Amino acid sequence: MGRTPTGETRRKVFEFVRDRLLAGEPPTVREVQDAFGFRAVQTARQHLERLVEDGRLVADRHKARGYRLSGPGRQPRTVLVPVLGRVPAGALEEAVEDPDGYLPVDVRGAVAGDLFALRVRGESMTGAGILPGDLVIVRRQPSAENGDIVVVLVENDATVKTFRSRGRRVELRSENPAFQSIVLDAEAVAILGKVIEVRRILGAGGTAGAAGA
Amino acid sequence: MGRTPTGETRRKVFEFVRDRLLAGEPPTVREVQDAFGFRAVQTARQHLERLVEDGRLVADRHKARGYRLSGPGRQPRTVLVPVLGRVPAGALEEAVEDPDGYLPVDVRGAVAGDLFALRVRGESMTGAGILPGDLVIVRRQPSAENGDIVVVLVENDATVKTFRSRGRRVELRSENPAFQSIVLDAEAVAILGKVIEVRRILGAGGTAGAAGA
DNA sequence: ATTGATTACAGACGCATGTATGTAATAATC
DNA sequence: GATTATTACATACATGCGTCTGTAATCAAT
Repeated sequence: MGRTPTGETRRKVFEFVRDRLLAGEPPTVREVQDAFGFRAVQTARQHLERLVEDGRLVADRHKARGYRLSGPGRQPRTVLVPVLGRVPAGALEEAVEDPDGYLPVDVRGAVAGDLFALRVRGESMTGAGILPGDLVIVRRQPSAENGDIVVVLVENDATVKTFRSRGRRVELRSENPAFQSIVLDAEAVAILGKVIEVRRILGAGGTAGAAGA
Repeated sequence: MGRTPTGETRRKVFEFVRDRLLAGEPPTVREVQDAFGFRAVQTARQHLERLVEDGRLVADRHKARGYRLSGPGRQPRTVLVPVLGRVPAGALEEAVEDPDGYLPVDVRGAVAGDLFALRVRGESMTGAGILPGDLVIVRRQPSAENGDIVVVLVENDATVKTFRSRGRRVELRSENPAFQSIVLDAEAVAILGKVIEVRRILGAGGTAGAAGA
């Protein structure tokens, strides 16, 4: 019957939908209806449609829970990336099958299946702001460019180093004066991928890292 | 009519569902059906139900797209956290309304609405492995414990410091010998929250940071 | 060969959910 | 006060989607 001041309810509808979307739980039209006590579905729908017209939301037509954020600061495309415990001698595929947990990552154009995460052991990269226990998110690729921080297999163990090409050889540099760099034949270096992100969880009381048991 | 070797198809169904879940797009029963070319919905459903019985999936009964991962390494609860551009004089609420973008974060028990992210300016925390341009994820809270890395308002600007209580006063320490620490009256310190995570995006060619334009 | 478990198919039911049509009441504008 | 846009309601429809019942084909074990 009645009505609320102009634009007021619509703003609240947007905030409701936005919060639900940011929480990863897109609402149905009827959930919006219920949340605001509308007595008709159409009322909720009209607000949603207006928000689409105004460019504040985008609608995936005829799909359940099909409303998404749009415009600046829109939702990044998020995937869950497996945190690998160990990578024994290049058995990446098997390690992905049994992860320690998952990290939500904005894919940023990468192919989702090409991403994985590792926990850093040792202090060899502290100079680059990578501390022991940090998580590195890696995009699988067989080569690298100078200055890239890469994950390589050295003596059957995955290690994080800075990559630098030296003619026919490559230098795997530790970003810590106390550690030695390694120089190897280009063919002898097995690059697993490039580090595209570094994370450190400072959970209260050492809630160290990824989810899962 | 026919059938495939025992367990083979079920494994593939699990991998399909798992990949869809990790991509944040839980499939419907019929999408599973189509993906495998089953000519009956029930075939897909039987596989899904068996995966639930085996404890590999959990089902949110009678809900559309209701299958989730279970067991060790299950899906973390992910929310999108706003990246704040500036925080002028404690106007946190307004800053959240117009973010620079969003970061996917595992809430890990925190309240989703209490989280936000900031980009670090300056080198005052390099000793703690926090470099300029890094993103810090902050849980809003008005107090802190010794050793916590916090975000505080100092002279109308949000800054990252290490918190330490000194009787009636608090020390806001810079983790860099080149910077001075600040000592203030406890009442004069406006704590915005505690840093619970640090991130550094090493995007190829300086794709610096959060999504959105 | 018989039995039982597994895999696949066929068709249908019921609720959830996006959408459409039409109407009434209120606020804003002139 | 008359007009118009906005807000809200009532009802209905079509499709999406999880679920149910029943049947057939294939494989493994006895």
